[in-house]
Amino acid sequence: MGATKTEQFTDQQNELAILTKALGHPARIAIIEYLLKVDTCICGDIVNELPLAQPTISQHLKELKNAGLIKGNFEGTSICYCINELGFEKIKGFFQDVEKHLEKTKNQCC
Amino acid sequence: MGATKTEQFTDQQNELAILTKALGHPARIAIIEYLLKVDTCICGDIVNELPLAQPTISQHLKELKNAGLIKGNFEGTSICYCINELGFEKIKGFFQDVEKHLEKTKNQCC
DNA sequence: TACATTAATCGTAATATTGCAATATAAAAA
DNA sequence: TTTTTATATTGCAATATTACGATTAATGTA
Repeated sequence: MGATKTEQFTDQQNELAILTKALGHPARIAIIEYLLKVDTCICGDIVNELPLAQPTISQHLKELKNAGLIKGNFEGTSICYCINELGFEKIKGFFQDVEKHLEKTKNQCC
Repeated sequence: MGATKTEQFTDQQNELAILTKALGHPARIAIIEYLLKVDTCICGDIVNELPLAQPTISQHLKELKNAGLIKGNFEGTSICYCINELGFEKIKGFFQDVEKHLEKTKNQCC
């Protein structure tokens, strides 16, 4: 044991979990926030911006990329990262559902 | 090493990461979806609904509760769980920010 | 009181994540 | 070609997470 029982859940549930899990680390939140702030796409500046070593940042970027939350483009020597709207769209869908349900059933217990 | 360097990030970043991390597991997504579906609050039914043992469910519920995404109330013998809107409000705020930024700066790279 | 029911906790094995030094790779600059 | 710059990969130690059997705690019922 110790591994998530992925096969027991729906694809939709697993996909959503992958997206939210990727956001479940302050460094990765910080990366997303930074990418949003610097309108123009950024590359290794993230390493200067965050209090983590370069390999650690690289790893976090990889996870965000794998989850589909950011995209990376080769731009000469460096790589240009930016938000991948697709990933955020998917999460948004879930939260809209939550919103809808909550409006209908105004917290009937607790 | 192996522990997240929480102290290096802002409270807001850490709080958000705690919330998204709590959603970063298919079982916990499934629990939230179930709580949304059965308008009325539910207790041990979750154990029957999900393909995981009772202690495992109990653990997941605890994490969701600690993160502030669900609430639990004693209701006689059993405990009545339901969505905690507060947690979802906080996440919503973040995604609205993302939305806003993306509208302004229509994916200029990648 | 004794017994059932419901859910939390403990202990532990298996596995995953986090972080970084060292190293590798790849492209531009000298 | 050599050097520099930018980023990825490897390997590993420290720590966290996931899952569950066994047990416990607490309340309701016979």
